[in-house]
Amino acid sequence: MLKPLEVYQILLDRFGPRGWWPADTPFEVMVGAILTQRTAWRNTEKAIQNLKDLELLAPSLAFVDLAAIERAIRPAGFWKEKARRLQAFAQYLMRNYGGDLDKFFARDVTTIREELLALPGVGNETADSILLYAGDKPVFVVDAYTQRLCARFGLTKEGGYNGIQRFFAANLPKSTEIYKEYHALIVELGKRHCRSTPVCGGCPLVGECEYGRNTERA
DNA sequence: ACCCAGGTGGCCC
DNA sequence: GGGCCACATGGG
Repeated sequence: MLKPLEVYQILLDRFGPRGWWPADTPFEVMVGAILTQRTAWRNTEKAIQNLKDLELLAPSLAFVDLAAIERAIRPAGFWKEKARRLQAFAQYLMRNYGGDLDKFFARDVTTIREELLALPGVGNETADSILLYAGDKPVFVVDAYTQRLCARFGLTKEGGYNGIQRFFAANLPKSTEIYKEYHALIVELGKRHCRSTPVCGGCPLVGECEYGRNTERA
């Protein structure tokens, strides 16, 4: 049976460090986390660049005309929803922390997570991405690729977001560096080999487990 | 003309 | 807990 740390080593050897999350500031990570929801990163990049060009990539986004945000982020899709989410987030940061992210992150991880989840459009993955990549907190991020990986290779019987997160946390050193790299590596694997079909040609994990052997052909 | 992308929330059973 | 739907752009 493949173990989390073994999978990590295989992926790291194969793909090398990914250097996630690509962003200049923690606030950019937060905005990117919302913009990239169910959206190709390429499109998220365009939206972020538009915000940068308009000098809108700061908590002061709270005071900007909503229509201007909508226009800027259009390439990222779901622009009406996401513009509202971004502004609500910025308003929250301004109102409660004066837009000071150090203050926002200088508290108990559980507390921050609850506050993030209370915001519109911030679910488990977005909250955890923000905690890990913007706040540098040791929180393992689970995405669709991670769940697919677990299902395909029978890593764990635990199910759902929280179950899978618990599984990785319990079987990995509590290291933000490993968490950051691992999530990025899983996405890289998913992009290359594990889309909608159960066949993973050239997958570095095939042959390491029963599932891989059984589905290698066809 | 399909399919999918670094999800979330609402509603239903 | 699960299944279905809306949200929308851009690339393969």
